[in-house]
Amino acid sequence: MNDYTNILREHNLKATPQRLAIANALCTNGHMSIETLYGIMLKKFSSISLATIYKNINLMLENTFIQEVKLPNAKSVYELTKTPHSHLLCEACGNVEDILLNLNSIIEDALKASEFQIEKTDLVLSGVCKKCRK
Amino acid sequence: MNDYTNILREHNLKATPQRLAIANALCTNGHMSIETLYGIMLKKFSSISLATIYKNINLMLENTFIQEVKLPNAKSVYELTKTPHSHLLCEACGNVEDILLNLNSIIEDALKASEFQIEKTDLVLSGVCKKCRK
DNA sequence: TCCTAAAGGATAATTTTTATCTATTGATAA
DNA sequence: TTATCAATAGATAAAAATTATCCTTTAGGA
Ligand SMILES: [Mn+2]
Ligand SMILES: [Mn+2]
Ligand SMILES: [Zn+2]
Ligand SMILES: [Zn+2]
Repeated sequence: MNDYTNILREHNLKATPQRLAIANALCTNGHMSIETLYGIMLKKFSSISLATIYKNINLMLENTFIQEVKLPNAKSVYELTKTPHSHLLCEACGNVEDILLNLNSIIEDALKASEFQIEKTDLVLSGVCKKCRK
Repeated sequence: MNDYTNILREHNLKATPQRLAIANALCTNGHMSIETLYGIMLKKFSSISLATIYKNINLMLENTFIQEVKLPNAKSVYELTKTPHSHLLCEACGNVEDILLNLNSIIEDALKASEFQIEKTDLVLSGVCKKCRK
């Protein structure tokens, strides 16, 4: 189990036990909704307030310690900030996976077509995962 | 101003005045949040209920008459269903534009890397539009 | 024109998220 | 170590967003 004390501090976040637990939960579970994160946190902190979850999620987002992933037909999930990547969503089981795709050519195309100065991409590919296909 | 009576019926939706107005609002404004749609609808139907907006948006989504577009750091917007396309979001002015991009090669890459059966893509490119750059 | 399921409006209820308040605590420096 | 204090946690209220309920009206077909 990783120690997120310093990483939290680097993001100007005090390393409280609750925050360390959030970081670890995200680390081991990958992508989590507020709801499921709260459920997991309750196991460790039986009297943790849902407000604490929200306050921390929002602060962690502001300080880019975590990222929000908006999914079609599902609640948002949150993850530790890593190198930019895309997502695969299984419409059958709801599982979310990371996938590293090179979007440079797409961004080039968009640049030419739009005159936008593009700074960020959010891509979710929805479908059916291998397990659910069988 | 387009007549959406038949298109609504093709989607198993009764062509009520409220629904026709929603369709026209989406047609002329492109992408709208619940909030702004409600504001526009109030001009035509001074006593329309917000519940009517929600009920219709949800039904129209179920019957694929409209689509939801989830945006980073912003409320969802809704649009009439058109041929699949991607979106540009200006982080400065909040404007949302359609953009047609060929994602085939990306989907191919994802297929190889993931063994997912991909059926849908949701791509939002965020940046600064031409107008806001000046 | 009549009939009826579906839809609209009013409003309550529920769900989700944020704000407020006080006690506690993590981080810093003496 | 210990003292200090801004930041945080938890409890709870409040606000915002969404859905449910109930009754009246209406679109669309017979
Ligand atoms: Mn991810
Ligand atoms: Mn669009
Ligand atoms: Zn699956
Ligand atoms: Zn702009």
